[in-house]
Amino acid sequence: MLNTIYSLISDILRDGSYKIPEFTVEHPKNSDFGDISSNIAMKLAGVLKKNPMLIAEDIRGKLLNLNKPFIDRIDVVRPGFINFFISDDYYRSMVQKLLDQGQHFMKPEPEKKTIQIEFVSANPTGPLTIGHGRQAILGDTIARILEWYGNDVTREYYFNNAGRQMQKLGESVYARCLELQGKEFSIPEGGYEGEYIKDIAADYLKEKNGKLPENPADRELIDFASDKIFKIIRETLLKLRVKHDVFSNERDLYTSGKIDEVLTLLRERDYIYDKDGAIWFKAARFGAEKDRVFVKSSGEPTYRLPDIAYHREKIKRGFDQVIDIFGADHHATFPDVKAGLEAMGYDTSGITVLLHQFVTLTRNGEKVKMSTRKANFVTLDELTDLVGVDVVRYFYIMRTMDSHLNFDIELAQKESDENPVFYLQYAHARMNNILRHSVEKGIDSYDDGDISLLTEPEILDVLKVVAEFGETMELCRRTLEPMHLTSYLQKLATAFHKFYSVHRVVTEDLDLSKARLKFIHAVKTLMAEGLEILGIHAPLLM
RNA sequence: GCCCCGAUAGCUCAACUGGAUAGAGCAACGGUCUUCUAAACCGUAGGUUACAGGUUCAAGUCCUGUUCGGGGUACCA
Repeated sequence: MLNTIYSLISDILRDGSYKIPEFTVEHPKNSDFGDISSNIAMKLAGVLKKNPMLIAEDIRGKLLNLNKPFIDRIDVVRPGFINFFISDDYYRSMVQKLLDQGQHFMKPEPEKKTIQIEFVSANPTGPLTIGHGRQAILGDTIARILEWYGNDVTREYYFNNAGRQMQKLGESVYARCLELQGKEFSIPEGGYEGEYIKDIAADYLKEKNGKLPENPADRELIDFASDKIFKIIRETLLKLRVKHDVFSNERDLYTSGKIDEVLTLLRERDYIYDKDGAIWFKAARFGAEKDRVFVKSSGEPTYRLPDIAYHREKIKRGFDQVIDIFGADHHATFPDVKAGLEAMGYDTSGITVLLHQFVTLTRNGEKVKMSTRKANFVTLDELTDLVGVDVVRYFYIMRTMDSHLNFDIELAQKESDENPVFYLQYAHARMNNILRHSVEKGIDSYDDGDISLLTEPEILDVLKVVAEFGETMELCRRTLEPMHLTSYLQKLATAFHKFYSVHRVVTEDLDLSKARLKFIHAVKTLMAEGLEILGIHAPLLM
């Protein structure tokens, strides 16, 4: 409806010889100002050098001449707002539309783009933390929103299995093996101290009959450990209904020569030079404060080089859009990747980087520092077992990614009875229960329910929220912020619960009952669809 | 030093590209079940939007500066 009004206004103004300024069409907070409001007259006042009230009146007259049935009334209010009152019939028509279109309610034509979204991408050095959880759920939910729009989405996980962190992992397991064998051992500086390392060590010894390799950073030992950990990571994600389609890793970039290709290309274009035994990239030419090392004097590449090679592959794979989800600690790395790609002549405009702020974990009101290395963390898996998948999924996306997420373990547990996610699910279960009850009362069908009987303000309030579904999804699509959908569903549930407390659906009045059953069925369909997009169960019974 | 995020009710957070009287949930207090589910509903209370300027018809939102918190600024990832 916002789009419709916007087009109506634009069409009217197109006759003018002036340039139409940017203007808004939105739902005013105060319902006295109508269902929809526009500031076009005030924007135009500056351009036309005319009184905004006069401009507004002029536009109002032209709009009324169009005789649109869904517009009941148009008000002009100082200092120049044009306020639209939408007809109840339009809102009532949402019921049939929802029943006809079901999951495709208000869905535009499929976008049919290929989109790759990379998220989680934690290295296999330990179980996923609560911090990783935010990215897992954020990424998967964004993917679901993009899929709703008819896109072909590839969920991808990129991990580093070639660097120093992996060596530390091998050495840590090695040390634990020695410990298990009763030999002298020491955890390496910066090694991993979690319990899971001991489990892996035990498994390894069992498989190898107690035989240890010469080298603590033995490739086979590292692979053994990372495979084990990766299995745990994947199980954690699957439990959360997050399934990646593609797993890419850093080592493949080396073995396939992609790393060298990047170096060669950059050298050909003179963006690379040698200094102090290291290989440098002329990042300063792209606005960085100083040049970056790509290959250390030890011969090891820094993380930037494989990151660039990986993103080059992404571009070459031909996606229409590439989305990266990173934690706030990575904000400085992408400019280098971008610079590297542009130095090779690639267009980076198809890459969208989403940065989310950190998750702060509190326990007993105190902050807990999370470190995989120190293993003083609550794992994502433990959290999921503690509060349930639906609660975890919901909690992670109920804030914008720009804001820090405060996860209080005790609260998440304690609140599980008064949780916002249950509020939504309860609404769905209640609606289902009404439908079930009607069957028990002998009402087999309500297809012939007369929608014009839906006149109560509480019903219209629900339908007004229903009518905003399309623009809510558009907002999610544009901002890639699933939070807008959670707050929308809260609004929908609130309107429904309010209706429920005031009116009965199944009564002695059969005609009225049928009309309201139709309404309930429609709203239930929408609630189920919304929850489905969030990957949260819509229970029939609670 | 420089760069990126944030600061809104006691707490956790909203407020779509600047819009009209800044909203929810929790916590507090007071009401509502003979009914299709009280995991709900209604009401009360709670604010100088960190601070100081500026831009304009209009600023929580944009600009400048300051304070505080988080992250970055590595030949760590």
